[in-house]
Amino acid sequence: MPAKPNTPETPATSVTPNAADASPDSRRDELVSAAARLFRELGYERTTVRELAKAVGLQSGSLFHHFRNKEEILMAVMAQGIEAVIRLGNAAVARYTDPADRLAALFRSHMITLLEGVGHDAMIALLYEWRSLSPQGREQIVVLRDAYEALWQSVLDDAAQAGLVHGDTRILRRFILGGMNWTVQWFQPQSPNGQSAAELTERMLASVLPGLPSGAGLGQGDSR
Amino acid sequence: MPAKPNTPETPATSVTPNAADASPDSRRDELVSAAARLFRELGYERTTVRELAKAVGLQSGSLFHHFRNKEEILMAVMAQGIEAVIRLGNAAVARYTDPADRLAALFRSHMITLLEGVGHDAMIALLYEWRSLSPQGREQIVVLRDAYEALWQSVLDDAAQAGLVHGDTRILRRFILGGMNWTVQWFQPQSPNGQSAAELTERMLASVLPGLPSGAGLGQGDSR
DNA sequence: GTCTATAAATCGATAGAC
DNA sequence: GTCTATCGATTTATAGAC
Repeated sequence: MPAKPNTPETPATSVTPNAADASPDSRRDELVSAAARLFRELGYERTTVRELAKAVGLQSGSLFHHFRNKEEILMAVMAQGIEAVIRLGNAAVARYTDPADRLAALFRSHMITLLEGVGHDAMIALLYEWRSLSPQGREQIVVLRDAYEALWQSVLDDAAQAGLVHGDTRILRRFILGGMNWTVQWFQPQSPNGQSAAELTERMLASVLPGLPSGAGLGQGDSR
Repeated sequence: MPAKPNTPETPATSVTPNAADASPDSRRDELVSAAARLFRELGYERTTVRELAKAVGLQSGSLFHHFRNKEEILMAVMAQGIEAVIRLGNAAVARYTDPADRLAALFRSHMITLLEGVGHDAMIALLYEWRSLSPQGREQIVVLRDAYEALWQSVLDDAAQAGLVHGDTRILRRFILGGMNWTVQWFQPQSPNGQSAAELTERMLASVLPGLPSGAGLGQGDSR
């Protein structure tokens, strides 16, 4: 079955157009990337389909050959965001067996993906445009989000078992993810004499989860 | 100078109509409360002035006798939110002298204000509708927000001095506020067999900042 | 201070030529 | 697959009667 963009008789059972067939569909990918950036800068509601089309050199009407409607664009952006963070999170955790190493790696993976990863615009849209989804749209995205949170829960539970963290790990999971997700509200990557995403990540890790293996040669040690 | 709603020759120097004159202006207050609730439920962009007017029993045109434009309503909502949390935060801190007590009190004040306080709709709008403000609007709100964050910084610095917390207190401040602010993304107050805002607050405090004086007779002790 | 009525602009989405 | 052209609905905000 070749790639067939936006045929009305095909119900959108999957968010992504099917990873099995290797259809490049570069136009669609280009649109999703541009949409992610605009949604982060302006928000979903304030981004018009005209702006979106212009960003990739199209007329507004041509958008609807690739997507049925505006919400489907948001869905594609969000799916890209959550899939990126899941894939990188799994890879980060798989590199270690020690609970402390795994927790630190997952923490770093989340922060870097969120602050400067390839899908960081998409992930920010995922986090902050939740309300713009229809109930049907949420159903699809919530499945992916829950899978990612389950990964965190598992890593945190192992860390608690090892005595690395204390207290209710379900609450800790939500609090830690919240503290990280909130960084996009104030962190400015290219600010002069400001810190980089990697520096911030190491300092935050050392302050929030002390006792974990810290630093990848980033000049930590004292946090002054 | 009596209350004079929305006279064009009066530049809006203050966000609130001036607390000095005791003008009730109950209609305006009513509008701000209704707007806060709608902004939280639907978001600022998706809330129309028609819905807003209907919520207080007005026609849409009558709104603009009380507010110059839609953004001015958002500004009033945000100002109400930040002023409430500043007032309650200051009061909570003022009750104690011990750094541990002050930090715990400020934590509780923030959580309760955010989750079920009188201005919690307004505070949520403040946190999540930042992008809908014009640059001029942000300038006014950021002053109030910075005052509140300075209170947190001061309390956290005292706690660090006393050895209650460790690490970079500026990063800790942002992380803790982020973790708390994120709770509105998942906490559901009236969920059956769910926890109350007060229960969640105590469990979160115990898990996130262990070693602080915990519990106001809420049955804490073990977090099971 | 609230109403009715509507201006003026913009929105998402469609139709049909090429 | 992209274009031009536009529909129809909806938006914020205004004008003037009462």
